[in-house]
Amino acid sequence: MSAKSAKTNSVTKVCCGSTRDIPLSERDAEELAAVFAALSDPVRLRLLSIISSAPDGEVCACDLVTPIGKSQPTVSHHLKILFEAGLVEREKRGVWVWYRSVPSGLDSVAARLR
Amino acid sequence: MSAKSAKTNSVTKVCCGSTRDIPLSERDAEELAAVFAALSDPVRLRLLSIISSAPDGEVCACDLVTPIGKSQPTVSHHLKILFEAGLVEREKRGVWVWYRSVPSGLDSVAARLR
DNA sequence: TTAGGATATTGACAGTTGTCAATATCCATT
DNA sequence: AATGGATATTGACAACTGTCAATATCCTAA
Repeated sequence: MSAKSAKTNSVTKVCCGSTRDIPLSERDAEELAAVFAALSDPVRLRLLSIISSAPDGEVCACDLVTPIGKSQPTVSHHLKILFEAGLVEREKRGVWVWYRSVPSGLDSVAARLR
Repeated sequence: MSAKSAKTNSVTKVCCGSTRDIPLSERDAEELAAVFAALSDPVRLRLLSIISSAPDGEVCACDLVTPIGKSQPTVSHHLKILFEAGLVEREKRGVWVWYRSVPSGLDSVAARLR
């Protein structure tokens, strides 16, 4: 450890010793990473794209299984992950479950990407 | 399958049978998912935050190991993943390797979030 | 109340991922 | 050329993840 000003947080360009606080805290990093993890699967991204582009703003879960081409439990599993990440919300109406995207979910992520 | 207009892509709200093209192609979904996967680890997010906020726009790899609190091979591994995802670029100068963030990398991701 | 269908959960399994110790590679200085 | 330090790679292991079959739960209609 060297090359650190005693007064400020400025550093001089000498390897290796410049230390400074990490802008992103460990807790914030874990929260952000969790959202990105929810977005890191192609099936989930395609589900999100279907839900986000729905003309009525919502899609019935029953209309997601066939186009995605995965089993019903698998689709249900992915929808749960999107839901728990705050990226979609769901409403049960009778037998069916309708999914809507949560714009603020993606917005807050996009904002944190600067 | 039912309730699909013969002429356009519009659908009527009847379960379960509305089919429409998935906006996000399988290939695009896989590409996007790969970038999100690179962002889905707290250590990598913190590395990115350090690199992105560097006053000189670049950070020596030697200054990343200690603050992150992981072993040198682990940090090297994470930097490689960020590099291969197009999120950082690197330049070897002598013994040291300097990392810079690639703004267009994050920008393109943020853009695709709408 | 019973039957049937839509959705969620469980259990199992293969593939992936984060981590570190050990080792290899690369470069400047001596 | 030899040494020492910075970075990358390898190998191993535990933990996590995506997938499906089987099953459970929940709701409506008859």
